[in-house]
Amino acid sequence: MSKTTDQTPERTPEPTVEDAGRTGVLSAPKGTYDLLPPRSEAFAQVTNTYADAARRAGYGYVATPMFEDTALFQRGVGESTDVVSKEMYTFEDRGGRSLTLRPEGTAGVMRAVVEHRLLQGQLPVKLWYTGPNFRYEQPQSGRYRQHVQVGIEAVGVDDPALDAEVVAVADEGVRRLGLTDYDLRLTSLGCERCRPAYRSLLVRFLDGLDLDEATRARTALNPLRVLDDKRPEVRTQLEGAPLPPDHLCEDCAEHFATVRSLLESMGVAYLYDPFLVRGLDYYTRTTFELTHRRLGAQASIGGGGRYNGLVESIGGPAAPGVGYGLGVDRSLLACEAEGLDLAPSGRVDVFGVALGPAAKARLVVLLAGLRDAGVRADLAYGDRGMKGSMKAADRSGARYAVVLGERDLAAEEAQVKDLTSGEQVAVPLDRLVVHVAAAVG
RNA sequence: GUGGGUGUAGCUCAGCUGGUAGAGCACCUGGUUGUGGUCCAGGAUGUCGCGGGUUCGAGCCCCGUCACUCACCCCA
Repeated sequence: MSKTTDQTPERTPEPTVEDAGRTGVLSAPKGTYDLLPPRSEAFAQVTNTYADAARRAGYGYVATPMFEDTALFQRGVGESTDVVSKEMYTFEDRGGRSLTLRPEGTAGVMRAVVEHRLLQGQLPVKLWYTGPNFRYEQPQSGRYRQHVQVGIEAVGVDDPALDAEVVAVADEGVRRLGLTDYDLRLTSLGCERCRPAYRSLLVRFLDGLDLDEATRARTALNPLRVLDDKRPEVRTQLEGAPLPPDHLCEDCAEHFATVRSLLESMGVAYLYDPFLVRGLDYYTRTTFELTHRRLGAQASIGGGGRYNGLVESIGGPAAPGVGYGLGVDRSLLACEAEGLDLAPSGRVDVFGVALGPAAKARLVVLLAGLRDAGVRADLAYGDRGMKGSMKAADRSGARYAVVLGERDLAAEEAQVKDLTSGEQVAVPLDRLVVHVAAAVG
């Protein structure tokens, strides 16, 4: 802290932080985060793994806007949900339109399916997507105001085999990440035909319980969700409650039985959980959720189910659908909780070390050639010494360092050093690309 | 929206009953004027989250605020 004048007379002055101090350092908005290397690579890996699982099952990529007409979510997701009633980022644009940052992915995809008349083509329409969703929530571990999901949707066919496929594809994606400490819960919520009767049965039961004000309000609005309450004092009272799977109509019961037996035949391990209810209003029949056991309160890494009324509710034809959304953020958290390392080991394969401007000018060109040949290559930039450059080579994770100094340049060769073994060979410059590309494999 | 906890270097944290900052790791340089990962030596870096108050004096005490975090709720 002693800033004497006799010291460091020719130091270049540090950039002042006066401006930053005056304006304040900006940070990412509350509930959002920045993804930085190397974790960002693991994040991308999760996305890719989920996307591959979808592609293998024949789902095609779809991308829709990150904001939609507010009415889409009000009608599709449901006004009685917390998501719509108090968590949406809704704003008016300069043209006076009410728009909303999408809080979930399915509604937008269904809108696109209807808008582009995809249901008039071959059925089912099978699509996968990825992207951020936005919800104004209180942030906590695994819960953000912007989170990324990978989802799939299969629309136009009400076949229990399709339900089973969707569940199996979700499970496959999670398994391919290497996750093992998770549960797949499954239930059936019935359909518009059997649910009203069940609903009034449940309301009658809930009315007889000793519940707090908020829960009572929820009973009136969406009684099914009370079943999902985690508080012990509520749970104990819920013993003996009528449960959705026990009050299915014949069609729903048969559908559910088929889904279960198919999953069992496929070897997909699931837990039958009749208390499972999801927060989005559109689910009918098959409903499932994937929860990780080491994730704390926000344990759900994904979920989905059938939504036979959704397409019609947003103004489309009556068309059944099934799908899921898997949370990329939480999946990554789960991988970290299990100690899984998804990031590739090294950033590059080869690291260039040039000594002197002439050598650097040449090496820049050689590295471009290596990259053309498919080799990942980086260079020691700035005026670092040999030692510093080699250190940078080491840190890069590269297998090989290519050293080019004035002496080598004169001899038209470069030193290729294997950073694992320490062995070094001289390679003629005109054969460098071929040599290194072969060594890297 | 409601409750609890925590904010000190890039990271992890220490800092006694208030006397105006430290360690380890990481980073940079040198030891080795052309060779990394080990070792040794040296170096740079902090408005002690922010604002106010008490005090001769605040990283420490008080109030407020913001952020992070955990939980409720909700969900990916």
